Amino acid sequence: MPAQRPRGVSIQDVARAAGVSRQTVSNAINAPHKLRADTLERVTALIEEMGYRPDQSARSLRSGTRRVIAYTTPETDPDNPNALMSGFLEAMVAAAGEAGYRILLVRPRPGQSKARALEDVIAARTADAILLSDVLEDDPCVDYLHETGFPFAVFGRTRPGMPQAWVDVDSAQAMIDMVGLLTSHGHRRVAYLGTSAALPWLRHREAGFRIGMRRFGLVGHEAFVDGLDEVMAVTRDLLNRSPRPTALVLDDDWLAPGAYAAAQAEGLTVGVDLAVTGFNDMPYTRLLQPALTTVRLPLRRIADALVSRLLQSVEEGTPPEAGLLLAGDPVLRASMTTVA
Amino acid sequence: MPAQRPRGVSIQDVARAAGVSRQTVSNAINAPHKLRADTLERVTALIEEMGYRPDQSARSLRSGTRRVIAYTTPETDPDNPNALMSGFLEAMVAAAGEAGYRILLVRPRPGQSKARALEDVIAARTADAILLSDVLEDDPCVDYLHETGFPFAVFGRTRPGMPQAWVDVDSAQAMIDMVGLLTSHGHRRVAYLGTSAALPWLRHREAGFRIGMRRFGLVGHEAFVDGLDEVMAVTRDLLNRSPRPTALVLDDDWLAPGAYAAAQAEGLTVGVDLAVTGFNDMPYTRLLQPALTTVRLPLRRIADALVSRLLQSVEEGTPPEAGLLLAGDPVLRASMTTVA
DNA sequence: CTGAAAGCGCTAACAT
DNA sequence: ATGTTAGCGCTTTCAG
Repeated sequence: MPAQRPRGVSIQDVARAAGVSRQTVSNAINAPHKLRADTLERVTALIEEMGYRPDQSARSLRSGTRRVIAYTTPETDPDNPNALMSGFLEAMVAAAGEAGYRILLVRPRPGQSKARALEDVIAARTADAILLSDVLEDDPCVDYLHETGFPFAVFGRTRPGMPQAWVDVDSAQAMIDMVGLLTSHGHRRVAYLGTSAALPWLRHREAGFRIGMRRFGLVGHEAFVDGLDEVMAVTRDLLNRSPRPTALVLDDDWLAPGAYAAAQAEGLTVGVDLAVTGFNDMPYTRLLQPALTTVRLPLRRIADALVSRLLQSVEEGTPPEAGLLLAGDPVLRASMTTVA
Repeated sequence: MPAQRPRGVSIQDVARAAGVSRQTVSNAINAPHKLRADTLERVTALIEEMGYRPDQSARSLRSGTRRVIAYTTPETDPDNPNALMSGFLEAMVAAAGEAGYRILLVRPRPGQSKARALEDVIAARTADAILLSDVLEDDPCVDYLHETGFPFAVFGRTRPGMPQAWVDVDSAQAMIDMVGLLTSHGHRRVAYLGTSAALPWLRHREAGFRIGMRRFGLVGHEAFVDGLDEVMAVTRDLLNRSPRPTALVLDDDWLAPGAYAAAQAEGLTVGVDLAVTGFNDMPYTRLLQPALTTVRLPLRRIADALVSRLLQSVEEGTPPEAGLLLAGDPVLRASMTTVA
């Protein structure tokens, strides 16, 4: 039996102390312009002095708004932990916080589907809006949220026919830009090392690479790995194809340490004989020797856009009409080389 | 003016449909044993069918319990992002979820102190308990929470005189074990590369290293870096002291890429001529070539212990009497070497 | 085992 | 500009 925590100071207490009605105290907080300056000052001082804060539950019950965004954290694959999550969450907490919202982490109970967990959140009125990330093309959560009409937004993309309440990185364009960057450093023979998982963002990167190669008239091969164990062998093979590449484009920073080792095994020095580029700008890319040239995701701008879309849905009831594609920034570091 | 979201099905609706009182529906959810089997079944089926979930705000208002743990996310230093956070949070979300609680991320507003943010959480009754991490010796938040008597727990340690509501890794013992592991692999000359920041957990690791060295009768030097730029130079210097070390112990995985490069610059091959060990088992340590031997933190056990302490405080009103030190697990990987 | 009554703390709507 | 009234949806208390 949970011991009932002693309740603190209520709006009634403040009202009595100030000699006004409860409503006036409420107004001092929610609609200060409705009070005379002197009353406002007196009440505000008392609120501060007594440490009064409106009870969140009572307020939510009455007003129907919770000031909470639920985020269904993707299950972390222990073999490829989404280190990105910490940066994205960080940005979301900051962006939501500035708008007066907090992030509630929601995880489906064991055996429960993600959609079912969302149903709980909606039915129990736990949050005002829902944030999704790492969604696949046909994610049932998106369909479900679409049906209910509950405010939501997605970091990623949703397919046509679904609400376009999404924000994503223009991965293809970022890859094109990366190929352009290599071109401007004199590279002509560029290899691509990708991950074979069928994730949409990986396919966007691959498509961007191909477009870039064609546009800039470069030549090269592509190879894909299924697990990190394969990285060494596949990379070495790739480096030995002809024409021998002067640059190696990775579809994810995770491949970098293995690629570096493979280059070394081939007698190449990254940053001197071979350029290597990554994607994501994971924290550790700056630590690698040489530091990795990669694509930084504009996490804070993504978070701001997501929050603004979420709040638009909540406050105006109308979901955004189109998705938003934000540019990734190539970050030039020592793993880049210049070819004469 | 936030559009008021249409309210869903209430307990009243279910009660009417089932031909029972609201109380009976409430009992079906909160105290099923109080109902006759057939009534329970009928009501439960209706609850499921109508998609009824108790309104969280109403329930919280009435019962005084929120089923939420507030976690004040430490500000992430962009120069040394706490990649650990994602793993810890992951564990906390899972552990809390199994106990029926969710994690609410609370960040102080700009210009607001952390203690003040906690005051808001407590006064507004936003959460049942508060979780802190990355606390320093004299963190004012701990003093504040101590004063208020609000249930809280700390990942880290609090000083004597404060409630011992903490769980931490026994960093010193883990370092002793690591030195033991090196000893059992034949190492006698071991160097230590640490970070000079005055963080308690770093000092515990350092102390453990010294104890281990003395206990196992090893010899070696220590050196400290202030920023990641210094890693290369300081490590090279350390590797050149006499007696020349056969193993290098790092106080954090972050130092590993730089240390590897320094070793290579000295003509040493990690995993062959030189053993290197880290601390934390960050995700990328498995990717390094060779994979890093390091100390894995028992994040899930830490999270379980924190949740159980938190809930004890909430439900029984009595904070834990002593802190809990959990062993870290040395993880043997290819960066270890055997000395004849 | 089930039902009726009361009220948690707050704010919207209306009255003054 | 301030006060009054009513009720959000639920669970606790007490009666049957």
